[in-house]
Amino acid sequence: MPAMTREPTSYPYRFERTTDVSSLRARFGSLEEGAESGESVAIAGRIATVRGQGKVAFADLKDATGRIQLFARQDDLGDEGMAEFKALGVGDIVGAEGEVMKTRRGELSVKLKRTTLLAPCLRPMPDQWHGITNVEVRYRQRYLDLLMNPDAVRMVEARAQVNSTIRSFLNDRGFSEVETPLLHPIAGGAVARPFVTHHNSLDMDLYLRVAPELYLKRLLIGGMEKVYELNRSFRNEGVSARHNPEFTMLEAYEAYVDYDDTMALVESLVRAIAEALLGGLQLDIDGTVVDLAQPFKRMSMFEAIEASSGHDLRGVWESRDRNALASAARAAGVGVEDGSPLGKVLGDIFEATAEKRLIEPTFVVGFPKDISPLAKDHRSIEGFTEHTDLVLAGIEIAPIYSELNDPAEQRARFEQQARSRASGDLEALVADDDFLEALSYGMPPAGGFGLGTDRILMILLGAPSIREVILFPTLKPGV
RNA sequence: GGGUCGCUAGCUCAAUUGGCAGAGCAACGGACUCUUAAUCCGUAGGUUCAGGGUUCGAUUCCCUGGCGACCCA
Repeated sequence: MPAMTREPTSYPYRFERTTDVSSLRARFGSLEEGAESGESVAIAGRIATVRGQGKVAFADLKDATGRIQLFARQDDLGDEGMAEFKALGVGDIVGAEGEVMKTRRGELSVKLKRTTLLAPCLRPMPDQWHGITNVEVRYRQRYLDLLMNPDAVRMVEARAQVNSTIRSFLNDRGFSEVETPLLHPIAGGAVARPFVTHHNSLDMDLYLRVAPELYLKRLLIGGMEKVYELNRSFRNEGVSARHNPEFTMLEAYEAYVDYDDTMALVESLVRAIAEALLGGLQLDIDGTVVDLAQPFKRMSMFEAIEASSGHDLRGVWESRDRNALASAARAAGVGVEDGSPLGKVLGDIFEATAEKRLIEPTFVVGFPKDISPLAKDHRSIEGFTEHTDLVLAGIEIAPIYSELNDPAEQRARFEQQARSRASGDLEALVADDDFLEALSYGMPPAGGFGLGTDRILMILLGAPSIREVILFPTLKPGV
């Protein structure tokens, strides 16, 4: 613990700024060396570096828009003002008033008339030159990461850009942003394990949502035709470079269209996001250039598996030959449990062999019914649904469905999921009778999709881990 | 769940074969009237992640645990 020697008697309540650093640079950047502008300004920020020089001294002040030099002269400040300035240390938050000028060495500066300590930094700041490299410190003390590392700030801004791009894209197309519950009496809408919590006065368990899907569909039943929710959802599963227990995604639903229409919508949205973030559609994925301007590829799950492993599993699938499929799975390094439905085995093979090889944007069209209990039956492939996953950079970023709207079929799917759960699959969907009742009032045909915003940020920013794009990723408490 | 690696001052990192725990930056005190990773002199700062073991002696070797990273399932 460092000595906390400076205990100010009060922390000021506000400081009247007249401008910020980037505005100063824009207005006065062309001042001549040694010239004084004659203009007084008041700025505020954090002291980044200090350079004492006897009866003059320099400091760099950093605000959200940039960094600028403060120039203190004893002749201007007097003994007391100079002493106050020299008492400032790296990390202190100060207000600075003075005249804009440029030093003889050509550094745009504010020649101080007065400084005000607004909030002291009581601890030593990280090394100015090396910053913070320990990722654990960067995640646990993200404020230090933001102060030291421009990439961390870029991440925050990029997420804001993605969110606003999504909102304007969908709002422009007539979608309404809605908010549905995070606390669910039944955790539905995704094949995932939920977090459980408890409501004391109702004396009932509630689940943090794993997806907003079933509530958004209730809105379609209620007559809304285009809705979306930028939502935080929660899945009680392993933590990895691609999984955080809480994560952000978009879900959107549009009545009277099918998944072909929705694929086109998602394709446009992904381009809009890339354009907003990167200013173009060329993407560098670990050295591979991907051009998002090209039409996204479409292939079936069988084609994707065949392309990566050379095995055509169509015949095996059509013959429902469990042993043949299981041996294909073992060949792909996938473990098969006795009770696993064939569709799950096929999906696991796809994930293990093909998914990570799909670098260019690819719609994998058609998912087995067993692992897609909320999508309509496929029009032509037996045992499949109209469920597409958009894969980019080897990562699934967007599931897209022709939404299942037949209550009897939905009930049958829930029953199938219940059998999976009974045989040990804790991720299987729990039947939601309230949702079935809603469906029985009639839901229009609809296309819907999800888009993992954390994952798309990772891909577009080239982040190696999801923790790089989540401000405060879930970690065990430190020691 | 399995494997590998990491954890030393606020930060970035050293410490020879197991032999006095150090440097730079930051902090604190001093010098210096155009510096910009300022410079110079000085001061202070440590449960070496925790606990145990081996040893005359452990940051170092061994065991258990914690946290994190990467890879695999």
